[in-house]
Amino acid sequence: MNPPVYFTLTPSPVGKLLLTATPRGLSGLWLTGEKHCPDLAPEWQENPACFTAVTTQLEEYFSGTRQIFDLPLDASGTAFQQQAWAALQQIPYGTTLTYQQQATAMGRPAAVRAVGTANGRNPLSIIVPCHRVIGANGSLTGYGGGLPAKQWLLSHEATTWSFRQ
Amino acid sequence: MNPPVYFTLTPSPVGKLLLTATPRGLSGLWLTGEKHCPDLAPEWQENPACFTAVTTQLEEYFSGTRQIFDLPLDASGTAFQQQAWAALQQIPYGTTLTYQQQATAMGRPAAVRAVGTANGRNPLSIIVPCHRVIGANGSLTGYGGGLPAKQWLLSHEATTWSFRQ
DNA sequence: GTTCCCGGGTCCGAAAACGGCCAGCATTCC
DNA sequence: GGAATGCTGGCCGTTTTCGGACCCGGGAAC
Repeated sequence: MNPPVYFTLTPSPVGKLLLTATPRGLSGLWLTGEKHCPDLAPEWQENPACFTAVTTQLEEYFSGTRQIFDLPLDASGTAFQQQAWAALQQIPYGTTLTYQQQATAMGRPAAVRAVGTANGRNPLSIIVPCHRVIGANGSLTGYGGGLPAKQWLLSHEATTWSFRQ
Repeated sequence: MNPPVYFTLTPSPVGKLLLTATPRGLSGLWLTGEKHCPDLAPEWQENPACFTAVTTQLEEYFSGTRQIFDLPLDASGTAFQQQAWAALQQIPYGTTLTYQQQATAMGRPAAVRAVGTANGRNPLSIIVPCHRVIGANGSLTGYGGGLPAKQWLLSHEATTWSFRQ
């Protein structure tokens, strides 16, 4: 009935990561301890081999040599959430947007709060860069993985940013 | 901004009735004292002249000479409520349905309880004949205007029923 | 057998609560 | 003054909670 779910755990500079995938693609990437990080489900199968491409690209990202991920994704969410997450993927490496700008870009300028909520439910941290959205006054406002991680990611991107991929 | 609301009060065999209307049509008909009968709002305008067609048809109904109402209606409610109230209007004079049958007729056989709730919120008593829906075991179950009124309406319809309008 | 009553199960829609917001305004401190 | 801080109200999709004009099954009474 339901497709199988594979998972693995892997370390990173911002803490341990939980990765999940279905046959269609990567379905989850959480910092363990993140607010919405799920518990391991008994039916999930540990299978690090599925994730070699992911972990490779993550290592490149963390070493500063990769700015764009190229992976099949399979995040599930409501129509509005999908729309919000799609908007996130348009934000270039090393740059930021305000929640308001994101809402406007989505054609829903009044749905600012709902955008914040949808970003918070993003199941693909880092790869879908919800950390690149900040408050209108420049403050970081919030991050499921904790504000220090958000800060770390933003300054990492700022210091490794360059015109060349 | 909001359209004007007119109202009047009129007696009937089942008790005093509160009628409200907008320029689009009749928007409410409650037995005063009915569970969801609203209080008179200060912005409403008393205007019996609006309601001559309504009161005429009601008199005909109560005297047994009218089985079908022909009036512009303007009841406001959720999509589900509209659907339920539309189903009610399909029930012929003098006949009854169970909540279960109504739910099935609406294509939502499992929403039996929700149908009961929606019927209870019917703002157009008598004209939208929620009194024609009874329990699966034949009991009257409930009625916002009180079970005696439901009983009265059903037996009135039973005794005056005929093939001819 | 049959009827009546009662409790529990379930299922829905509606309403209320909840955020990773933001602008406007008032208040405070320099 | 002027900038920083705090509160307030409105926004909007989602989640949670709530309550009910039900219904089925079982047990007791006859």
